[in-house]
Amino acid sequence: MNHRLMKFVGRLQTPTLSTLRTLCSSSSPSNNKLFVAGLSWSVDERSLTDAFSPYGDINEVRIVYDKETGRSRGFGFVYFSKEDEARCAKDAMDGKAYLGRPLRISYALEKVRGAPLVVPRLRSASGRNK
DNA sequence: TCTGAGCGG
Repeated sequence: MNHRLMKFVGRLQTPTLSTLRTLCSSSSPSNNKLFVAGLSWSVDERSLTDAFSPYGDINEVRIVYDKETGRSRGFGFVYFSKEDEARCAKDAMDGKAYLGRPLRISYALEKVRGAPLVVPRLRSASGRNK
């Protein structure tokens, strides 16, 4: 039947499977990697680990710092061992204030080699997006 | 020093 399609697919480069998965998962990539923004500048990995520990097993916590000033950029990443734990932590901590700042938690975008990082827009400027 | 979007070390 569709062996022509399979032949066409076979001609393509196969290492784009992760890219295809990223593209097919339309809005919420639902990984065990959490993107945590809205952090206070005084938050470090230890504080984030202590804040997200009761929601699951954390593999790693990384906070992004500025290369020049060395200050925290106000966002970081939390790696859980299970995506259910990440979902629980996101549902529990998203929107709640931590050290005086409301947290914005989303699922982290997967860094794909050779592909430009496309950031989904959260808020539509003109309100046209529903 | 003050700074507040945002996907990386």
